[in-house]
Amino acid sequence: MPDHIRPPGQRVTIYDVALEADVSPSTVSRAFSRPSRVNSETAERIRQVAERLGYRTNPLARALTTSRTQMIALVIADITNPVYAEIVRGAQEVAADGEYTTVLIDAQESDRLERAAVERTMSTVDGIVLASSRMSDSAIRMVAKQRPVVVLNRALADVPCVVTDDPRGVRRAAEHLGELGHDHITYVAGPQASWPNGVRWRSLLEAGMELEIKVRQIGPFSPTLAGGERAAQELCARPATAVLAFNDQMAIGIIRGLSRMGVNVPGDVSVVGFDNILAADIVTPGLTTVAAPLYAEGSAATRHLLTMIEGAPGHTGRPMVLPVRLVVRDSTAVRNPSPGRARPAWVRQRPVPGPAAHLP
Amino acid sequence: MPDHIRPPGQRVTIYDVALEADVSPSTVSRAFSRPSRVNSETAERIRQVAERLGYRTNPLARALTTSRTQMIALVIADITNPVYAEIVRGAQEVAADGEYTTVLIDAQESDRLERAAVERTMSTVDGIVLASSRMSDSAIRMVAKQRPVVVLNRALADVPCVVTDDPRGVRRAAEHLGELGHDHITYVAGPQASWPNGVRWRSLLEAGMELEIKVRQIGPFSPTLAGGERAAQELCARPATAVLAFNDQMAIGIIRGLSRMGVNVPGDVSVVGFDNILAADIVTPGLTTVAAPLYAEGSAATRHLLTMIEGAPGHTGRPMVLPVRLVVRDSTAVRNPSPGRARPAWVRQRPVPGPAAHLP
DNA sequence: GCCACGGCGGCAACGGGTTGCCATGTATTG
DNA sequence: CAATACATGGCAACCCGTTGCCGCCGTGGC
Repeated sequence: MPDHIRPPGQRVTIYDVALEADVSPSTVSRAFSRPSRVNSETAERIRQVAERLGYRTNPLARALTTSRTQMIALVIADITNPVYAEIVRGAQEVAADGEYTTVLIDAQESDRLERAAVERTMSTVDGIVLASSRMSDSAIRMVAKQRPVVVLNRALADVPCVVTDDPRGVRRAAEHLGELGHDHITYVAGPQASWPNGVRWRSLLEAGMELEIKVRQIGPFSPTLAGGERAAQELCARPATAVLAFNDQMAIGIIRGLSRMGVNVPGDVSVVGFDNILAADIVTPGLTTVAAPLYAEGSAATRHLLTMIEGAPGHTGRPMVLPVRLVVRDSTAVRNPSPGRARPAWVRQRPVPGPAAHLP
Repeated sequence: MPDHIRPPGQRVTIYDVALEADVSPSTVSRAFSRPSRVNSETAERIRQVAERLGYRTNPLARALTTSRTQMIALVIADITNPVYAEIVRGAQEVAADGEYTTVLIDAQESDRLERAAVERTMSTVDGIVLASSRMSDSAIRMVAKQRPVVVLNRALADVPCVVTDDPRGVRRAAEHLGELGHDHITYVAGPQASWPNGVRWRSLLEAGMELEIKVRQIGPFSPTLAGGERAAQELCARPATAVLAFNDQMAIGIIRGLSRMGVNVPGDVSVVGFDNILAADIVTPGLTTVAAPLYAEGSAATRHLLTMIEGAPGHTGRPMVLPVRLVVRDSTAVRNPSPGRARPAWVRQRPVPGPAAHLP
C-alpha cells in the first residue's frame, strides 16, 4: 500500500520519484524513455518507486522537448457515413499497435470546418491521415509541408496517397450490367468536391466506350439518402434501365424514390451502389454494390503515416492502390424488355434476401 | 510579404516575435493570452509582427503551465454503431463553440480498450464525456477523481450524468403493443455491461405489471445485426407475438432472422427497436422504435462538461433526463389471432414504406 | 510640490521532462 | 601495471509559454 501519500491535486513528477529513489531526475527520465541507458537494477527500483507513488509521465511535458506527442489525427469527411467506421477501426488498430493515440476529426463535409480543425490540431499531432478530404489540393499540400500527411481516397502529386481501384470497380459493375442486357447506364453523381466522384464518372465513360454501353450523368446530388431520393425524381423525367450511384446511401435513396413512384427495382431499373455499407445488405432488395476494403484502407494509410513519422521519406510516387470487388445482390436484374410497364415491386421471387456476402 | 524568412523546420516562438517587435517575450505572451494587460498599440504591433513571422502559439507549451489543453475527450462504445454519429455531432458543435477540440475515442465495446485509451488520453484533455461507457462504476469514479467527467446513458452516484427517459420509452412501446392486442412481450437483451440494457428490462417488467402484460427476457446477445439473428433462432424455439429489442440493429437482425424462417413481421410477430437509427427507416418493414434525442444528448453532456471545466461544481444530484418518443412504423401490427400459422412474408399491403418520421 | 495610484512592461521563476556532455568507477586490453 | 573503453549517473541547459512581482513613468488630487 502507498505509504507516502501525495498532497492532493499535486501531480507526481520525476522529481518526486527521484527524491524517493535517491537518484537524479534525469536518471528517472531515462529509466522510462531510454531504459538501456541506465543500470537495469536501478531502473527496476525506479519503476517500483514510480509505481508506488503513482507516477505517470506527462505527455505534454515530454512533447515539449521531443516534439512528439504520440498522437495522430484522422480526419474524415462525415462521421454520419458508415463507410468511415471501418476505416477508423483499421487506422486505430495500427495506431494502437504503434503506441499512438488516434484523434478523430469529423469535417462534416465542409471544406471550411475541415481546414479549421486541421489548423487547430496540427501542432498537437505527429501526423495526419486525411480520409476523403474536402480541402483543396493546395490546402492539403500546405498541411503536408508542416506535418507528415497521408491522403486517403484521393490522388495528389507530392503527397503519399492510398486509393481504391475504383476504375476496376466501375468496370466490373458495367460488365455486370452489360451481361444483364443493359446498353445504357446513368451515373448519379455525388459531391463535386469528392475526388472519387470524378474518377468514377470518368471510369464509367471509359468502360462505356470499351463495352459499347452508352453512359450519361445526372447530378450532382448530396451523397445521402435524401440526395438519392431527389435523384430518383430526375431519373423519372429521363428514364433509364441501369443506374450506377456514387455511393450506397444514394443508391438506397434512389431505390426508395423509384419504388414510391411505382418503378420496380430491379424489375424496371437495375441499381448499383458503391462502398458496401452494412445497410446495403439489409435493405430490400439487397443492393448490388462495389465493395472497398475499408479496414485495409485505414490500416494501410496509417501504417504508411507511421513509417513517415519514424523518419522514412514518404513514398510520393504512384499512389498505393487497393483492390475492390463487385458484390452482386438483388438490385440488379436482366433488363426488362418493356421498361415503361412497371410490375408491382412486391411480386418478387425472394421476399427477404439471405445472408449475402459482405466485407469482414 | 514575409521579408524575414525563418530557417526551415524551426518553429517561430514568442522569443522571435519579441526580438522583432522589440519587446520582452512576456509582453508577447500577454499580447495573446491577456490582451487587456498590454497597451493596445503595442499589442497591435506585436500581432502584426507575429502575423508576418507566421507565429502560432504552441498549445503544448501553453498547456504545460496552464494545464489547459482546450481539448476534451469523447469516448464512445462503438463507432460502428450509427447511434453515436449524432451524439458526436452534438458534442462537437458545443465543443467547437467553446473553442475546444474534441478527441474522439472508440472503445470497440471493450472494457479493457476503453480503460487503456482513457488512461492514455486523460492527462492530455481538460475533461471527458463517457458515452455508454463499458467500464465499471469504480473505474469511472477513479477517472472522475482526476478530471471533470460527464457520463452519458448511464446513471452513477457522485458523477454528473445525462440519460434518456428509457422507462417512459419502454412504457410507450408496451402501451402501443398492448393496444394492438399483445398480452406478452419478449425482451431481447443486449450487452450486460450496458447500463440501459438493465434499465430497459426493469422498465418493461414494471410496465408489464401495470398494463397486465406478461414479459420475459432472452439473451444477452451481441447488440448487432448478427446478435439479432441469433436471437431470432431462440425466439423460434419459444414463440412470441411481440418483441422489444435492446436496440435497432438487433431488431433488424431479428426481423431478418424470423423472415428467413418463414415468420412474418409484423403479421406473426411485432418487433420494436430502440434508438431510431437511419436504417430503421429504410428496412422493410420500417421499424417501430423508441427514438432518443441523440444530438441533444451529445450537446447537453458536453455543455455540462464545459461548465465543469470552467470551474462549476458539476451537478451530481439526479441525472439530467432527456425525453424520448415512440416512432411507429410498420414492424408492429395487430396481433395475429393464429400465431402458429405463418403467412408468406411478402404478401404485404405496402411493399415499400413511405417516408416515415425520423429524427432530425 | 509631494504623494498615491494606475497603466504598462520586464525579470525571473516556474511547469515537467529530455539530452548533450562530463565525471566517476569498473572492466578490458596490451 | 598503465592505458583505454565502457557502463552509469549527475549537472545544467533547453523546450515554449505563463505569471507573480517589481519598477518605471505619467497623471491627478490635495
